[in-house]
Amino acid sequence: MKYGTCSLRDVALAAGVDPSTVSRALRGSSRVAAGTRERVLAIAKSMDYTPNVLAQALKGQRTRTIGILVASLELPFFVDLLRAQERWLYRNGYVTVVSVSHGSPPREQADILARMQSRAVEGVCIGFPDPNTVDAYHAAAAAGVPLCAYCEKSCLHELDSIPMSLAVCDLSRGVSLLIDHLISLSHERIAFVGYLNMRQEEFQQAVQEHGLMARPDYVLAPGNESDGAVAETCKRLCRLDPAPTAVVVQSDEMAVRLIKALSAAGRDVPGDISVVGINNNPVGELIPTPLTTLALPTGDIGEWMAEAVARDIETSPHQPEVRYFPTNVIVRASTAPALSH
Amino acid sequence: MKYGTCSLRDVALAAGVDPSTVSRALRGSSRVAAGTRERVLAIAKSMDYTPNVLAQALKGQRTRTIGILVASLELPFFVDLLRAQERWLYRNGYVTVVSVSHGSPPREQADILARMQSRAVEGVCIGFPDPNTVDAYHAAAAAGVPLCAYCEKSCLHELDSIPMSLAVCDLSRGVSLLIDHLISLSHERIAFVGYLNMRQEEFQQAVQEHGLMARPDYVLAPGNESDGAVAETCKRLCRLDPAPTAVVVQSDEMAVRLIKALSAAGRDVPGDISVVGINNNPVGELIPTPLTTLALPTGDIGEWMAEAVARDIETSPHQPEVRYFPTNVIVRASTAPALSH
DNA sequence: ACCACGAAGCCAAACGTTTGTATACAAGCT
DNA sequence: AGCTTGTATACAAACGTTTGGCTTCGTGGT
Repeated sequence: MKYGTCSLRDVALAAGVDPSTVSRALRGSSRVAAGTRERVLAIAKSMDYTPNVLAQALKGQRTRTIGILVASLELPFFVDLLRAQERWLYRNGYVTVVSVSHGSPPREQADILARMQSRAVEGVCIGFPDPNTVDAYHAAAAAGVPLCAYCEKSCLHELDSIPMSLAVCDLSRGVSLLIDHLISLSHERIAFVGYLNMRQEEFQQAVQEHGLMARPDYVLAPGNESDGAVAETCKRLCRLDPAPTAVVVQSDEMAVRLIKALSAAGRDVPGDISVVGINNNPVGELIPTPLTTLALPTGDIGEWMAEAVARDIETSPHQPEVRYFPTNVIVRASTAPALSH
Repeated sequence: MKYGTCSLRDVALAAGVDPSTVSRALRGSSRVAAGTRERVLAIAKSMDYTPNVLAQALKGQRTRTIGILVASLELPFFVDLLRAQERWLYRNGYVTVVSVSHGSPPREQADILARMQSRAVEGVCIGFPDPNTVDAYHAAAAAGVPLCAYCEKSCLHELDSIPMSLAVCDLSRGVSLLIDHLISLSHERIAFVGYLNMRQEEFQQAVQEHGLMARPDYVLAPGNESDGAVAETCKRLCRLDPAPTAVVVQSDEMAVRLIKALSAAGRDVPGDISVVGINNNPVGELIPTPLTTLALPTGDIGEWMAEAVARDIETSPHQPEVRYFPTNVIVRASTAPALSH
């Protein structure tokens, strides 16, 4: 099983020089005469010699391989992140190793990192770090592999001990922007639908910052993302008194399901109630009443993460950076002024 | 820049034996005494020794690394394929190298394959082979790297000269199934909306097989997938006389846009006209009138492709296989019996 | 004529493995 | 005792690179 087409020695033989001379000629060392270099290069090209990256890596050279560890491929967010990262890496001459951690136990995440390290990745982008895996992150960082993770501001404290670069989005601030938008439409009674504790807290905080009353009964948690659970939550939402005039939903997909359930219950969106989502999932644009949502600059984030890792590789000892990314509200048709009562 | 935590020699030193003995102990050779093996294994574990895959590869061992080359990450189809492949590969101890070819020129595709080969991938799954890159495929195959591609039956002839395994879907047959479904609802005037020549031809063929009249004016091609282009096409569709009672759309996303445009034009789906899509994009389930569509067994395909490559790696000389995968119609709310006139 | 010096290129070691061959030693046979 | 046989291990070469050290040679200065 031969991998490279031909080796340094083959070229050397053909050119009548020593392999080391070929090596130096290829990397442009000054220790080889101009004439020889030309000749060697020509021969190497004609034999289409490709350096064996494995052997180079074994000698401690760069592998130009970096790993991407992403939590899931179900959510467009991660796919977008992956796409942006892969693109940047490819354009900059890297090869990308990908692994999906799913919701796998820490053991598995550590295993993934180990596998990557044994392939000599030079750095790793982590889609959504798992607080249970900090040991593995520490180990990788200690071994000199630069890391860069994306995380939300509310999770930041779990990671600050690890020397890795971070791309962070302040989702509290994002939710706050959504509420700004709703308030500018004179909404005052704003509910929240979602089952991730984290986002519920962000909502409560943002509501209070805006001087609105925080009503516990305005926070509704469906058991999961399924149509059934959302329909049930919709019922509870409709029974609230006084009725909310707007609702923030934890994800676009759930928001779309909620709109469907609301329509089925005879409520008009945005006539009777405004709905906003989070994450700018493409689905929000395709439905009959396009969804107002909070967009994260996913492409920028992915690109920056790849770049940050690459930069860390060059500069050793590496200097982790932290960068905040803004979110912005995309106003579409699912929000309208509150009814004057 | 040290990659592995510690080397075979470090373990050997600690155990007071030769590196070769450690190597044999680890791979379970019978040439090392049971007692020694135990001791060595214990020491190796305590030092958490990880074999250097690069060095192993250099000695011609397996790298357990395989490449995935996918045409795009915008389409859920490819993402699903990638997810299924990565999962299978991870579970079977492989590491996955991913590259997205986008709509890049052949040169770039060849470059991707070369980069992968220089990293000693043992095989490559190709998401959607590009007929312009056959040379690169040939080269890879000749170098002993097993290949496995997905392709539609209508493209098969462009690839049959290349020794690679193939997962193929017969989309003509799929469209035929969609038409079966529509006919069972007494539709007779069926139109097609799409701009990929390939799918237009498949539609025409399927229509004729069913003994329906092939009307050239029933095949409408929007310039692209945008809302504008689809809206324009919708207008043309509405002007047709006699009016079609059903329409097959080349993709789910376009079908969703078309339904939106039809509603805006006052046509009820499925009351006035039935609409079917192709590919079972999740968006089809989320809209108010869930979309009837043609599903490809993407998960099975991805898994089989990964497995096929892995199998080819074990058996040399490798025996490419071709496997057909069935498509099936998922009936949802966007299709209903034709109006009796 | 001699020395110093730089240029050009060869040699050999090293990276971490795997594996064929050689060695050491014990036990069993005649 | 001398031979074979077998077992357990050490030694060394090889995979394809890179790189420091070394040799060879020509040139110019003194």
